Amino acid sequence: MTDPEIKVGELARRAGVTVRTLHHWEEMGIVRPSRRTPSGHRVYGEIAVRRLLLVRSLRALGLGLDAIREVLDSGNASLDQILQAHKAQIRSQMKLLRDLEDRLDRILRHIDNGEALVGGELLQTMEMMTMIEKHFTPEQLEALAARREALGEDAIREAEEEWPRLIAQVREEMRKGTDPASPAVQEMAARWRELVQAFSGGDVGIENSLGKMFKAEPQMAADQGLDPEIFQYVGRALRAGS
Amino acid sequence: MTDPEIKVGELARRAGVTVRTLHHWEEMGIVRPSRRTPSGHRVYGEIAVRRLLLVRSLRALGLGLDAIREVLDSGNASLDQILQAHKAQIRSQMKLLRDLEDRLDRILRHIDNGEALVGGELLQTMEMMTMIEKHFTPEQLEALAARREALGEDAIREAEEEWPRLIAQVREEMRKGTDPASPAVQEMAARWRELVQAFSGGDVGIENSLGKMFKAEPQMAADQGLDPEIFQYVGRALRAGS
DNA sequence: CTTGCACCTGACGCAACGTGAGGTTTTATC
DNA sequence: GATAAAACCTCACGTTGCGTCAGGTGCAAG
Repeated sequence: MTDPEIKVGELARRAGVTVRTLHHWEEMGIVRPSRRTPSGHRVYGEIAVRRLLLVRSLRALGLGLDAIREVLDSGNASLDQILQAHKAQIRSQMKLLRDLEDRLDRILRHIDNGEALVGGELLQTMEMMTMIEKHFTPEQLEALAARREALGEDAIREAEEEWPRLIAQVREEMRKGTDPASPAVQEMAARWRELVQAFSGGDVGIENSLGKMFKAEPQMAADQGLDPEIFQYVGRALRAGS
Repeated sequence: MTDPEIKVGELARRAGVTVRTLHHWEEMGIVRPSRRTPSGHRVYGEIAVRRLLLVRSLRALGLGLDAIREVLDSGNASLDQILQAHKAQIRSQMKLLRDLEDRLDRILRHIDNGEALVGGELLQTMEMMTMIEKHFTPEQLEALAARREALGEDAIREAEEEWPRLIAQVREEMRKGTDPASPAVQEMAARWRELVQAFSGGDVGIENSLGKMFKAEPQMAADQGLDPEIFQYVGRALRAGS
């Protein structure tokens, strides 16, 4: 029926791959031609063709050439395990992509809101996000994500907008030398604590990490208008209130 | 406060990247040191450091170095567009991965059912899937996927198990030389039509593509126990019945 | 002055081929 | 049987973003 002996071009056309791919797969020991003509041309017999079809199917599943060779060499024995492992890998890749998409969405929302375009605020926001992901454990990030979802978009955005205002107010009082125990500063400190808790959800570990992060990244803290002095000032106000 | 002049090692440590990465980024024109010492050591000033932080954030979003350079060179003007494009790309990648996972799941289900392990049936199933994805248009594949979902797992599996039996029966009648118009063969032909319609959903385009596929891939048709003769035989039976 | 560390510039390796370059063999046509 | 077009061959570099030597220099401390 079908000619059992074909050459690369023909095989490539039938199998929907390129000649170069067949060369490469031979080089990798995946699919070898049954024989060569005296002049060196590759000739594929039926066994090779069937092997090629299988390889193509496995490739279509996204397996790497190493995994495919393992399947072929083990006589399909390990197929199940390899496919399972491959699936796990695909799932983790998808998770990575989902996380990326989430981050992108957050940034894009900031841009759409327009606020971030003025000055370099956008960069600061992005640095902030990056730092957060660097200084918090995966579990804490999970908790933060859950918390953000629980609070809702609007509450988050409001808080993000309120922070600079609050910081400016506190800085002003600090500049005037107002007593941290004074009613005005006490009110600000209370609001400060509320905002921090809104972020942390009351998780002490998260609040600790937050503090450590600002200490470890003075550059970023400065971007937010925060320096060691203002931390001390607010710290005194909070202790005075308790 | 922070020393505004630092060397590669220090910067790499602070930014959480390797020295090699900084070398590479300089080579790509992404982040250049502010100056060099007379002996050639890289020295980074505050501007370079800030630029590096931005680059790191963009990298954390999954952008390629080319895209990052574009953002930097355009003074953040094109940031929004590039991020949008990047998001689109991520989404398409996720779609690819989802499709892969679906295919893997189908194969793994076959393996778990145990049937496919005997003989080379599994390979045939995989070839079948591959061929289907090769010979049908994306819209048709969409329609097929929707159809499979509508029918449910069990119905699909039953049909896949019934096909070999039906083919064997028809082949037996053909071997005995039974008239295609005989009641027994007519019943088989009717069932044949039912199974085809269950697959195609009555879509004429899909049935056409199916026929073309079997003609274009005689190897695969043979694997299923189908050859031109049996197609002719069933064809005569179907015409005799109408 | 020497130890040791940080720094320098190449240059190869990786996954799976794409894309020529430059040369031979087969096939089709006259 | 000659010639030209296809098809085939073997290198070998390019792709992405660095990791990882290899071999050599600069610099601060004892």
